[in-house]
Amino acid sequence: MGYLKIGELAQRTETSAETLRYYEVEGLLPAPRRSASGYRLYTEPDIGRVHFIRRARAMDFSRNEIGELLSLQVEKEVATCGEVKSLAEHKLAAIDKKIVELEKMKAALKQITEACAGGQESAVLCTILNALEA
Amino acid sequence: MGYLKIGELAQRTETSAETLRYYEVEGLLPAPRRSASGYRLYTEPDIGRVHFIRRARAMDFSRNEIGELLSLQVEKEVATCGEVKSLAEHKLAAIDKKIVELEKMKAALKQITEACAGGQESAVLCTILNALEA
DNA sequence: TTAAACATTGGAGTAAACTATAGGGTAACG
DNA sequence: CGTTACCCTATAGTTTACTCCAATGTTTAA
Repeated sequence: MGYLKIGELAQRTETSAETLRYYEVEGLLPAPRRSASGYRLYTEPDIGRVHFIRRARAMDFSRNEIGELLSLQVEKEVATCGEVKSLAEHKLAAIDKKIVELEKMKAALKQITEACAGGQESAVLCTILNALEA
Repeated sequence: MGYLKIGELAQRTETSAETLRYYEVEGLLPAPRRSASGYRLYTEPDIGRVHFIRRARAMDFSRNEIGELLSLQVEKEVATCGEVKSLAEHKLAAIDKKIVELEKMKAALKQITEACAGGQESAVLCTILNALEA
């Protein structure tokens, strides 16, 4: 009871079985216990972990960054609360930096987009194209 | 006079000759005329075009999107301003979505980090851990 | 003239993050 | 029991955006 086979976990996390096996090889997912016949048996917390990986990936975190974030969980027994907190704060700063970068990109694109009339007229004088070219 | 060899164009656009040849293969740069000995001979407009590609890439446009933008640029006479603008707005929305996701993750991480005592005690009960799973 | 700097092609390598395929064993349903 | 859906491993291919290399030809400056 309570165990999930790889296909079930894939469905619950909207990934594929291949991707989950890939995460295991890459060290993002811990190797789960196996059934007598060798099937992977996942538990509830694995669902959260996969969701976390997917969310972090969707946000452009690198594999290494995700690994670091996940290690907060894994090293529970060894790490002190302070260590964990400092790592989390470091990550927080990284996220902030990423947001700032994206905001910059957004501002630039927004500016040239808003300057564009966007009508049916020919794009000869389109400000977007000019901005990209200049 | 007025022709640029690949190394000169690379310098003027802060890329490498390899990258320029790569752009040509990928269809982002049109094949330039050649000298008698086969050297690529670029013209002034090519500088603008390469800048265009670099800037679009810096803004996270994919190769296909850049190709689309470039073809609109080339077909300026035919394309409408609206077509260009819609492409840019689509990209703007994607960036926005990314920012929102990051803000969400930031808020979550911040919350659990602030709730964490951060002392010398073992992290077994650290609030950060459980939150990462949920 | 000859060496340095630059150019050519073709092809391989890199990194991330999958995705697919081959060739098997296993589980569930009727 | 049989068939279908699912699981296993291992390996190979895909995509993006370069980057590097080898072997060879060309320009240019001392």
